[in-house]
Amino acid sequence: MARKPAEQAVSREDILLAAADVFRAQGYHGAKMADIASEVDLTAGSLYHHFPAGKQQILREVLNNGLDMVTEHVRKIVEDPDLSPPEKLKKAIYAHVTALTENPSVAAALVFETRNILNDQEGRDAYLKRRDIFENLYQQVIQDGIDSGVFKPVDVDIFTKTLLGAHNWIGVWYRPEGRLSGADIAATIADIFLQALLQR
Amino acid sequence: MARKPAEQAVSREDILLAAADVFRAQGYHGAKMADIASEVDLTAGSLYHHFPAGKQQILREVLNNGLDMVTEHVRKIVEDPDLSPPEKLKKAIYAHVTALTENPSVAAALVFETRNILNDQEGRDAYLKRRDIFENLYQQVIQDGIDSGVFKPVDVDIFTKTLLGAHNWIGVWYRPEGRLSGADIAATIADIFLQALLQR
DNA sequence: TTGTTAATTAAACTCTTGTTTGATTATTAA
DNA sequence: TTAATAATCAAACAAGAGTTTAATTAACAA
Repeated sequence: MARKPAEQAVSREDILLAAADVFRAQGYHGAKMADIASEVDLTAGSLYHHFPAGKQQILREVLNNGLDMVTEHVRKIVEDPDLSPPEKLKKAIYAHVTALTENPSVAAALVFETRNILNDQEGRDAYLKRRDIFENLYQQVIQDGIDSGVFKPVDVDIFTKTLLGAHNWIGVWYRPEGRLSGADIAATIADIFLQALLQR
Repeated sequence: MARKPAEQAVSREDILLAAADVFRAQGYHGAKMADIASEVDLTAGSLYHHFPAGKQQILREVLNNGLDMVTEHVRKIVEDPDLSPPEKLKKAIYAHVTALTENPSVAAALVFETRNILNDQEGRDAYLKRRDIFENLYQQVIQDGIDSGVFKPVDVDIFTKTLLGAHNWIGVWYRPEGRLSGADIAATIADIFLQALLQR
């Protein structure tokens, strides 16, 4: 048999979701095209109809879409003119952490598979640019807080990387079926980093 | 030609060091046996004399040795009966962070290559056991501090994972030739997490 | 010296897996 | 109805890379 009825047709989005799952379970190199395909009831060759550039392209889109998704959540908070730096930081952490816990496969890919896009000439620059933009959102909030005197002075670079490390690591250990909700985790993390920044 | 003079002979330790470097640069799957071998002026086949079980065994030993190294640094502090919980935490962070910044390839491997040992029946359990023991060192210090009233109550599990996330992420972004020393990073991180724990 | 063992090499072996290709079937617009 | 296009499959292709093997040489003890 060949082509499926229209309603059952597999979309690019379906494939990317499946790919993220397989990447989480087996890693990019451990994930065979056939594994990804079978998750959506296709064969390996069929994937090339949707992604002519093959496995690399699938990885690129998983990571770029994932990072864009997280970025939009955080940006919405950070660019709200009615919030103070401490409010922004707290809400941004909440938005960021819950975005990760609600998309655990994407969260894992953002940690473990980033390496595999760095040797890919096509994808590398676009991805790194996205990542800088994202990191800058946090740096800006922290710098603003320091400048306005609500936050005590810290090394913004180290502080931001420490915060992002804590967040990204969620992608390594978080299990949806576990004891902890995204909100629990966000609350604890927000508390830690706000305590550290607020003057006493 | 074949065997080298005794003084120039390549040791297992040399190979593991080289392997960690290659893993950092290219990842476990991107690292060819020939790449590792050429770093120590051998050919791929020669590695099987030192590591009969091949590439998997090399990964296992890189990760186990690396984790043992870091564990010993931290354990020395944590098991010192003369230190209070806040002193222990501060010194443990310092020891841990500097161990990572002084061994950047190992630090990177501990983040990125752990995945690749989890599907390895031989290595998996031994490694996970080590990791639990290590994580427990930090949990114990924090729990002790809470029990004795110097630390305010927090979710020890989330707190520890947040701290370890911050630390492990160093293996992703730290560059030895960069602006920051291990001591700088340790000082900032210790400050963040102690502020968060100390009662006001 | 000389036999034994350790260390190494080159080259062949295999297997896996991403990719390509040509045919086949469903869909849809004219 | 029918031509054109989209989606899919099965099977072949290609190439890389981990591993094995047999031979070779250095070291060292007796």
